[in-house]
Amino acid sequence: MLKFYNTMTRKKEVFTPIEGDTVRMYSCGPTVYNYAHIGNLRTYIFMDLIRRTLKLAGYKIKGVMNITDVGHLMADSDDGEDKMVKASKEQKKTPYEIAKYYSDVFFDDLKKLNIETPEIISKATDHIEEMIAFVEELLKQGFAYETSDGIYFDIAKFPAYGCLSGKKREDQLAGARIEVNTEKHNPDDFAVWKKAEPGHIMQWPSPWGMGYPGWHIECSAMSQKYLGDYFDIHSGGVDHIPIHHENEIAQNEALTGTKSVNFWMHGEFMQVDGGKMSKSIGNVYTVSDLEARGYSALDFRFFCLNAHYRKKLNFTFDSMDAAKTARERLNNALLSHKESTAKTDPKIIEKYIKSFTAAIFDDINAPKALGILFEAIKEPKSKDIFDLAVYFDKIFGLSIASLEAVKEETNQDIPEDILELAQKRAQAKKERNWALADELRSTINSRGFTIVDTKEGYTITAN
RNA sequence: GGCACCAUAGCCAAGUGGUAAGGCAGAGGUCUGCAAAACCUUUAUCCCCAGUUCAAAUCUGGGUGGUGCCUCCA
Repeated sequence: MLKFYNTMTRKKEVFTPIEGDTVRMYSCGPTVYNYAHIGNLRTYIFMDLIRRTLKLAGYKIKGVMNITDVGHLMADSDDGEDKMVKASKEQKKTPYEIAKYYSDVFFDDLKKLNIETPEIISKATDHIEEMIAFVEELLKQGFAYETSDGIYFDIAKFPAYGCLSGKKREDQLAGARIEVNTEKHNPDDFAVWKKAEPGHIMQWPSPWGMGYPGWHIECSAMSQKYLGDYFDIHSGGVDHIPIHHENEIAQNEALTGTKSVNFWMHGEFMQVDGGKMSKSIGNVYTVSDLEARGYSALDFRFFCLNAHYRKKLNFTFDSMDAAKTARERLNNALLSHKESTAKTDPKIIEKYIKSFTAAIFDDINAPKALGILFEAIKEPKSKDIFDLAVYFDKIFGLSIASLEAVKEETNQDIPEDILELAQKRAQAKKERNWALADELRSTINSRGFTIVDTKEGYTITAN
């Protein structure tokens, strides 16, 4: 029995698709104006875990992820600069070039992290027409109104506003900030369409003149187009609960008059050194930053699997080290299982599968599942255990099936003189001249190579 | 000021009523000339107080502390 935590009800609920065995799922994707950082990536790993869990449960998935390449405002009150436009000015490229570049890098990151790409990737700029149609419909039904600078959603017309975050509008008024836009009916009314100010780079013709879409309308229009008025799962980061998803609900449900999403699922934030990550502190890391420090993308994925998706995860390089070491040992153990010809009692395998499945189906308890894997690899060496791990990897996505024994170093790419030193050391060892042997080893070490003795002899690797 | 989440060993982190998974680090040991690797053993009574219960880390109430959000943010 598959259970997911539903942000809307704040409870774990049994999950079954609304229709047949296909799950329709929408995941908030990136705004491609910069590199994705590890916090963003955690959320996409979370999305991937949902997808893998659904597949393990035997469902098919129709997943949609948006690529926001326009209309994402920077400052408050729906004013201010568009992120794409800002990046474009700074980097002296067109917004489309910016979007192309960063989305390429983004998909590259996903690939490295073994995150499956959703079935449908929808770019905001390809759906301007749908958004305009959506706005027109909102106007027509009286849920939106026009002002001098755009079209706004009137939250007074949607009494359920705030149901996802549990925020009451009255409470918000206490420390109410200064409202710049006096044309708005309610302080929290948000733009669904903005009229382009002179010189705005990205703009499209609309019934209200040249302009560009509000951010929230994008997800509403695209999810509705591909998944219909009512679909199974909507995922995203917790930061989207209070504004973005609240607004999506308002837009969609105002028009349809019915519930739009069955399960709202949100991934918690990643913190760095116990606090928020921010550019000003300089603790925002990307996949390439991690790689430059000697961690692979999969080390990071492993790191994320070690915490539940609804818990904050504190990123530190110490814990990355722990993850890296743990994964290395895990892989070593799995390799020796792979090479074994022994068998394991099917009952034991069955037992592991059972507890693994129970953990995953219980709101994707990946840390617990990982613990089960670590238990399993302690079993006597057997190919069955390796196959079990490969099965588990349907969820973990740690490329276990493709694990290969590290090719026995054939001492290639090792300079001739280093090989000679190693040869001399072997001789010294033979003569039980330990002092000389150790000295030679440290010499080799200082040249940037590591020599490790094995049963058969030794191996040299470049550091 | 409002809302939310959280508080488990040196660190990361499962566990939501029956007497504390797993990982990293540490300690001891086996193996090895020594190293490295590997393997074995070992390391907590769950922030505080009160309550419910035969029984609580796990439920309730009250504290204290942390984090996030309330402006864009995964």
